[in-house]
Amino acid sequence: MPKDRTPTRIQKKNRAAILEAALNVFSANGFRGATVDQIASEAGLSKPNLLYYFPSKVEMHNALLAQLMDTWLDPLRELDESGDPLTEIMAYVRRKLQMSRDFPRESRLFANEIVQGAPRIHDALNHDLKTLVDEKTKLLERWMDEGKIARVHPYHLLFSVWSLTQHYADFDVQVRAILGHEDPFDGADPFLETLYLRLLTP
Amino acid sequence: MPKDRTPTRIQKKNRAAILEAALNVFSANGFRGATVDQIASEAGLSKPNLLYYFPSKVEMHNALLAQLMDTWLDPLRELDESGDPLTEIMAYVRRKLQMSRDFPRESRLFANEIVQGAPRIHDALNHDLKTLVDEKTKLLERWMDEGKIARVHPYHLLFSVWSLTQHYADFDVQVRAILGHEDPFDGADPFLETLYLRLLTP
DNA sequence: ATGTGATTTGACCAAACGGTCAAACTCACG
DNA sequence: CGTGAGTTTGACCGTTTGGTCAAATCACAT
Repeated sequence: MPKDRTPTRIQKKNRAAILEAALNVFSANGFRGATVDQIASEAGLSKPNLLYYFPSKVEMHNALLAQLMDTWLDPLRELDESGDPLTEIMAYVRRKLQMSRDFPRESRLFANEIVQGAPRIHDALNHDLKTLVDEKTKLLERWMDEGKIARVHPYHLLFSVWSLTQHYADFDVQVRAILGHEDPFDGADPFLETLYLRLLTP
Repeated sequence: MPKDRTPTRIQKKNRAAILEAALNVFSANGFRGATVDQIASEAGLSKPNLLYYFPSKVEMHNALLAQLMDTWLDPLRELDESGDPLTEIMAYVRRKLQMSRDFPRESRLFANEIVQGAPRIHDALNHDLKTLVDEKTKLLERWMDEGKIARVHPYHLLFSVWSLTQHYADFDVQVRAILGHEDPFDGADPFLETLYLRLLTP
């Protein structure tokens, strides 16, 4: 790779194509299950050409995870303390569900990583995630104190949102095996709406 | 391997040790991420010795999955139509949560498989699971018709139980990164109790 | 058009991997 | 204790995999 000057037109195009291909392959096979040849072929490049843009397989994976971590926490970041508590939480749930629908590969990339003990993002979990979660649970507790929403364990409330929404991306095959041709999200949306309304209405 | 006569003392011991080791390694690294050497060393056997008991890596994996599928569906099988609806469902949730606590490796083995598209258990999902689920959702719908529990989408109700409970096994690292030293299940149990009570009380 | 840096690739390598095999060892039982 | 079946292993093999490298090709500013 050339020096770190501003990327050329070709660099931009190829880097994007590689990350797109890598996301496909990593999310479908996990890190160890993915091969560089597979990514190269999916990106329409030769293997040495791939490694010209990313020095190693790990670097591609890291690039994806780093990029993901940010966007993954966005829905929670947007939880607004000045809004109506119940509305805010319902909107958060809807955003997370939307992410499972729009970015299932990203969700599975993340799931693969966590299920296997998060060897590569342990630090991000213990710092970035932990910090954000602690900030937002404080807000949730304040809302509970003020009687705006029902009192439940705030950490577990967040866990429930994550698991209920990501399930539709991560366990997609299973969900579809049960539902047949019915669109999972058609049913998920009103179900989660009902669930959180009943759980959190004071 | 000798003929399929009744297994000897040594065969029983080693087969068990191998499956135990394989469960450790497969659940922590996925199928492709696991190596035969790793399983052998964890089982305290040489690699050729391993392959004396199981003809291939795939066979070990299959043996684990087959054994798992059965026990995995047990909690749902026990849902009893003659019991009190709400009590039955709450007991089901508790059984599933207990499985996440007692058999987290099995849960992660399953999760690894599903996240990656369930290439090896597609059939079991579409038949065994689908059949059982359809039977039990009929029961749930009857309970809803009779006004014994609130009306929600029965499939999504089951999805919610699976995701909320298995999350504590599959996303263990993340959960513990947030909770610190607090035992996840101490909070999960009352949280899920509350959640399903509020969701399903008519 | 030409020179320079950016890009691409065929050929190649060492390590890791799943699996084999013949020979050696161990065990249970008459 | 002898024997045959059951068990264990060191050495080995072919393939796959991540990664390298020198040489060839391309893009573009002058």
